Amino acid sequence: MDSPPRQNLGISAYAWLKHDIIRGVYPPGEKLLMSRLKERYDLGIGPLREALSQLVAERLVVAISQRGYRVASMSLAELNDIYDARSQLEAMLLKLAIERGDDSWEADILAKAHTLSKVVEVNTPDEVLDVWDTRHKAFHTAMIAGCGSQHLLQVRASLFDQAERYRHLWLRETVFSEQALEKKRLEHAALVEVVLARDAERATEMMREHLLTPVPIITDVMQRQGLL
Amino acid sequence: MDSPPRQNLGISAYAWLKHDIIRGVYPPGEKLLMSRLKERYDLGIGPLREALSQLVAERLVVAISQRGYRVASMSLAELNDIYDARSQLEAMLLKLAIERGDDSWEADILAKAHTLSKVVEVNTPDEVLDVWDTRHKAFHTAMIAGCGSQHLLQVRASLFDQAERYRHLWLRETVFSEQALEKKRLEHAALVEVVLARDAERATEMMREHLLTPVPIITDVMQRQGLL
DNA sequence: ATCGTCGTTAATGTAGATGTTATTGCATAA
DNA sequence: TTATGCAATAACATCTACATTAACGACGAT
Repeated sequence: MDSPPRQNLGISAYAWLKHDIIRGVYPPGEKLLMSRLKERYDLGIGPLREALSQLVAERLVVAISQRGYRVASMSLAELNDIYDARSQLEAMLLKLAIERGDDSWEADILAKAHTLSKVVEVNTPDEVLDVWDTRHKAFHTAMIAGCGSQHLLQVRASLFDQAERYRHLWLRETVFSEQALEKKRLEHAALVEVVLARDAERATEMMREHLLTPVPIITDVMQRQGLL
Repeated sequence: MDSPPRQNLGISAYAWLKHDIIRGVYPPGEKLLMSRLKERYDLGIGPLREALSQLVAERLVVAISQRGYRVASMSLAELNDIYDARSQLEAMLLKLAIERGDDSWEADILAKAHTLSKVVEVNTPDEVLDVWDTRHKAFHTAMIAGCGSQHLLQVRASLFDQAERYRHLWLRETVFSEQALEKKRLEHAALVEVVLARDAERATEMMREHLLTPVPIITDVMQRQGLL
């Protein structure tokens, strides 16, 4: 048996750091001490710098010459800008998907919508959160996958990553509230309906609204937690 | 007098590599030998790996574990996908700019359009190319700057960078042909007119078409040069 | 021809040297 | 006493040189 073809440490450092930044292990604006990271991940400085460079390109980390790296800050202004950008972009992708999507695209939407609606209590609450989030992402991705452009999907993914820290605040408020979940279920069902009916006009409008609903909730959480 | 606040070598390595890749100094798919890069830029391996990691995140370079880095390949399929993505995205940004833009946005469009139309023979043909390209970019950026979203602009810039190698092939065909330049002048003037008239419908349609005009030309160049 | 072995080349990782920034303590002035 | 400047020191980021390990290529055997 082959041992898994060993990938270089920079790549795994990247994955770990990104994971931890998104989950809020390091608060926004925190300095990322090389010595600390070295210890925490048991890696050398070289691979860490590689990983951090990639995260700089993705705007999750900022580098200041001769003064190391910091976690990118968060703000209400950025929250609003990211969600505005995301809702506009996603609406456009949906319009394209409705124009260009084929039968298997439609089928996949139904499949993913079904899977999402069937999330039941698994084990720990945290596991519910993970499962619901994974399926929720898969559902939304399926909706716009029909747009047919790798590069548009890639650009969307990049915005998504930047939104991830904000999204995570919203998730904890939503997944643990049966009422909020039910509301989402209805919105999703309504979206599926108009999308399959290929009503681009209404679908894009609904998508924009759907994507903006977390903003007030996240604003609230941020103010409560004083993450400003 | 302060010496310029010394920035770390990784950052300048990044700038040089990006510049050279976009200009075609390294052909698509070429292996980027550390030893060669080290010699060419007179830098150590550490900073180079940092720079390459960033370029991987920007998709100009691909990394293969244990086998180093290569320049991202180019293909007709990618050409079409990138230009499709760009034209759709730019059209959307233009629509937003028309909805949201203020007076200074309008003024800036006129200013940049004027500057662009006044490119005269400067010195070498290569200098004409640089000047025209710079002003052309500034003009298009001014048009969509009114959209008001930093993140949408950033996402656009990222697609732009990925298109840059293809665009460069087109530039050389266009800038040195008085006929082609004149055609662009007319298209730009027409765009300015409908944008200032805030006719979103026609403006987005014209922008999409305008952005796709290079595709057949680039296709042609790529086939002639056998860059496939 | 195909497979395996060995030597070469190159990528990767680490440790230590170097230079830069931040901090601390102390002296001096308001 | 409180504030301000300065110097010494500590902490840190950054870079390079070397050690390690994996991929590549040539050559020979089956």
